Amino acid sequence: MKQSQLFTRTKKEAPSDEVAKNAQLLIRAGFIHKEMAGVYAYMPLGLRVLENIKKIVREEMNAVGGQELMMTTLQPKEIWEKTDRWDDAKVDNWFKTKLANGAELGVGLTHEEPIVDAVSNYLNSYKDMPFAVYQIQNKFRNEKRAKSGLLRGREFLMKDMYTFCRDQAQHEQEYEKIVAAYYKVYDRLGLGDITYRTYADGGIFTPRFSDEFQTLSEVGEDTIYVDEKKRVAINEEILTDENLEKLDLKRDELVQKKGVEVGNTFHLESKYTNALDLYYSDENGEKQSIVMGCYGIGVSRLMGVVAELFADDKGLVWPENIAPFAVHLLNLGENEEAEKIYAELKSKGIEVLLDDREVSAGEKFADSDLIGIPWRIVVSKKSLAAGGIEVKKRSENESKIMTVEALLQMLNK
RNA sequence: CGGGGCGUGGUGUCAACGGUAGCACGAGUGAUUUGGGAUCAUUUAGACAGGGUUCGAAUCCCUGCGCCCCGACCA
Repeated sequence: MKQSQLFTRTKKEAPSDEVAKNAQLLIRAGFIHKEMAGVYAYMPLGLRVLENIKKIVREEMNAVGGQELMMTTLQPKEIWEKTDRWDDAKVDNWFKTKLANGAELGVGLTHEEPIVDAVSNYLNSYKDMPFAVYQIQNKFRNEKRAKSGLLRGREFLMKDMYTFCRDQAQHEQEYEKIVAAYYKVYDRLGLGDITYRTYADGGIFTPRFSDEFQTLSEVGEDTIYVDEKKRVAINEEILTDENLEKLDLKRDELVQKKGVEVGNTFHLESKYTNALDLYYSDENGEKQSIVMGCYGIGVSRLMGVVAELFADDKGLVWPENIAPFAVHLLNLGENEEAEKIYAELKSKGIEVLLDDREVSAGEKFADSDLIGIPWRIVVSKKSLAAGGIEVKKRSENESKIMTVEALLQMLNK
């Protein structure tokens, strides 16, 4: 894409109403637009990042057999009444609305009930299980306090998966398969080393512990205690001697950290299926309860976490897997040569943003640093005289001159 | 939801004593300029909303709305 065509612009200054680094940088660089507190729109650059994260999540969910679908945002209240999650006294962050005829509706904040309802049309027998379905969709939660840019919003993008199993043993197998897939997702996002499976309170979902996936960060809302050796952590919420013993953790081997919850997995047991009257027939034709699990990944939150964690004082620094473009090609007064290189890189399937704007070199460099595309390539009189193009990684300080062929080789194209 | 802070052009501003709304950035135009947000000229554009006090309100008061922070909450 040519930068002269990009309708968003960078800003020198961050808006005064944002304190969170992720929001400041993403807004300055033109990735997101704040609609209101906790509600952000994704501009072309931001959408590219979001789509790249979705692609990774999708690939890993598909790899463990997940079937993608898309549920609705508008929800009939009846199914939520059956599980006792409609009442504001029970669930206080619903957005609710009404049909013209006065019927109450909910605006989707999670999807256990509608999924069970939809699945009930097809699930009858033990032969139908196990299976997993998921969607990547906006969720709406009336948070009393939105904060920290993309980290806690009222409208946000989430991947939510649901498994259906015939018994607890089958469920445990599915569950661990998905947990393994979660690790892969975080690895591919470059967060693997600092993301811990963390025991936590299952809330009203389940009597058992749930697992959270916590990425270490000072901006995190959660206090967790990490066991570095075992690569697990326990959320402060459930840090009691009794729980430590249950989980085989020792207090003096734990280190206190701050974490951002980038995912979670819950054992739902039969709570929702029973409440919505969904059962299956076993081999003997006897009616049995279904064991369910649910699994979330905060897709837009992950974008905020990555923006926040990898940034430096000049701007964003995107990991190659999710960067909006692979290469930022800066043309410093060498139009013909720049266009040629742009065409060549594109022909090899490389995503390139060509800065063909009529602005000063300094502005191009500053914008390039702010936008944070992994590879910066400069075509200028100076680089051509030195024998080619200047190549620099956003995450490193040194640049070197090389030929386009050498660059292609380095990028494995 | 409790507490605190704050609302001035598109953006920023610990700019303005209750008395002419200023500066910078951006954007437009023209010129010069191309290795770190370059320079000059010129133009553009503003008090969150409603009420009150006052001869006079950006400034004081009330109400509402919005935003940020701390806490509580967070399926």
